[in-house]
Amino acid sequence: MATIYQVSEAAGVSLATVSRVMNGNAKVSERTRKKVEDAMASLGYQPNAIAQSLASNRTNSVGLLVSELHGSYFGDLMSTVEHVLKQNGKHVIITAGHVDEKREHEAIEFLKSRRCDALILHAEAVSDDYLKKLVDSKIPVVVINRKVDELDENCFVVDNEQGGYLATKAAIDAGHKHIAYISGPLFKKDASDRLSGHKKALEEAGIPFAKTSMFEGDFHESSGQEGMLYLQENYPELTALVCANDEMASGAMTAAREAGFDIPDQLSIIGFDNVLFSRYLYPKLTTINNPINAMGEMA
Amino acid sequence: MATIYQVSEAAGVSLATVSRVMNGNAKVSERTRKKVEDAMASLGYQPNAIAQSLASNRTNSVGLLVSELHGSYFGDLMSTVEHVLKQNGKHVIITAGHVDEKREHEAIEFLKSRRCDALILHAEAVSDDYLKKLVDSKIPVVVINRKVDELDENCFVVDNEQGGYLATKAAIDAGHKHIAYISGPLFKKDASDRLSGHKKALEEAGIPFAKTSMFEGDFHESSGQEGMLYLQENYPELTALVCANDEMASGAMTAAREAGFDIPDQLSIIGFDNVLFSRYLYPKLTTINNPINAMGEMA
DNA sequence: AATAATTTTGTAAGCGCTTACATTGAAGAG
DNA sequence: CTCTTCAATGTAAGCGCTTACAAAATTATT
Repeated sequence: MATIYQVSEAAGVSLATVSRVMNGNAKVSERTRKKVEDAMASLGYQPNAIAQSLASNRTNSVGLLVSELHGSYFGDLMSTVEHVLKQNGKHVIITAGHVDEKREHEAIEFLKSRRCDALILHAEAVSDDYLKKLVDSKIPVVVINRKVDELDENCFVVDNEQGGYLATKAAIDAGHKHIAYISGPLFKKDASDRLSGHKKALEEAGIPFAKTSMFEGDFHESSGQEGMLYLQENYPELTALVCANDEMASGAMTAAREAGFDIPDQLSIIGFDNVLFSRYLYPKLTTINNPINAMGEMA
Repeated sequence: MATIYQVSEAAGVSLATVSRVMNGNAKVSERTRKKVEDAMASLGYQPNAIAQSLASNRTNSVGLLVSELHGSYFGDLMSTVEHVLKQNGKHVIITAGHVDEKREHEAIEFLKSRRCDALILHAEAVSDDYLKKLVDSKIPVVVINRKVDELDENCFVVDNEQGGYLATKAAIDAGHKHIAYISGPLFKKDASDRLSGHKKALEEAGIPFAKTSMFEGDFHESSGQEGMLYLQENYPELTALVCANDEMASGAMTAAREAGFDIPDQLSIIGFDNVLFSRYLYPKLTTINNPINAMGEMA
């Protein structure tokens, strides 16, 4: 693999000049630029990004932490982030935290050790304190989908309460009186915010909130199924079900159908996120859009 | 950010000793190891991966090229590859080629410039020659889902012909006589192989293959819908439909349902890939499993 | 034509590490 | 008590690049 030194030799110029041609910042005369470019071409020269980074203290890379590498939500997020960065001549280094404090921590430390110029974190498990330290350490950090006190400027969140409110409002507006809810794990801020929105909508409509009308799931499909079973048992009068994400809505849909419900005639189901796969569901799931792409772009 | 030099100073040893403690290869006495570790801890030292790579000419990273960052197929692939590499103390750098020759080429060159220790490529657009050159250039390369002559050892493929055969065979075994097919874009090897399998199964069963019984799609959902419309028109007697992937099967399912078909009673649909989202479809899609995880692991 | 101002190029010192080789010192052999 | 041996540590030369700063070449000014 050719190095800058060989190029400089072939072109009959100094190392510095070759570097200048590569980076196109300083001025180089047309003639020498040509010579250097020819030399690079004939040697098949390819800059060593590692060496460049070390010398310049810039990696042109942004670290992205997601919870999982599969799944519609993160797929959309990664795609968007990659696309925007590429347009700007940067690239993304992706790691997965798997919603586990230790692994998330490791993943972030890994990104730091790779000297990413900035970090975009969908961090769910790591502590607020840790994130604050990160921000203090001068490395540019953006946190997605999580609000950390004192870090407002670095956080991009959707108004989950408003979303939960809208979802339930839609059911109310459709005339439903018995609206059940399957929430996400309530230790997560987004899950509890969505639940608050749900309660608020109920209250506004004068519908009392009953503990039995709700089930706490874990955002995965299977807990949607469990939730449906639980609710059938404990809140048989339900005619509408609001779920805190599309995965659980899908699970609930399956369980309901297996139990012989006609959807959407006997039971309306409303989801949250509007992830790609919800297009594949039948009947099409009513869902609250979560502007993942917009967040990705802004981040 | 502390450097190895500061650690060595704090611990009262030389650079080399600190490096040895970090890498744990050469022998270091218990006492000095302890001193160094304490110094590292109190300084919050974190090795600079960039510098390590430059000096050692090893990056501990494997480059992964996928066509897209979203979608079930690649989600599964990325997850698997990441998981296996992480278990081995390596990490993955992911890039997307978007099935475009230029972008795929750029993505691979990018991975090379990052000096990945090895490459795993799901390369669809780039030429055979280019891949051969890559292999010749001494960098370990694995090609997924594509067979390149003279590069057998580097290629991991599924037997697409066999898959197409099995899918159609399933329909035949279920008693169907009028089996339509929606293929992928036939310039892609996997698509044409699956079609060959389809034809072979038909032939074996003594069913003639009619041009009108097939539609060439592009592996995306919308072409499944188009295909369904086309087939209804041109091959109205169909009772079973085999699709070259699950996305198109899903699209066809939607279109069929909209046209008033009862699925699966009036029309059986069979997919290919068994990607995650096919679990969400209703009724559950019959599909040929594509061992993405196994391929990812082996690669 | 001589000097100043400006542009272009070269020199060399790192960036933070790894690693071959040299040095030290303690233990074992005689 | 000296001579080996060998494990533990240190020295220093890079890895391939960037970038101050210095030097040289070019152009403008008088």
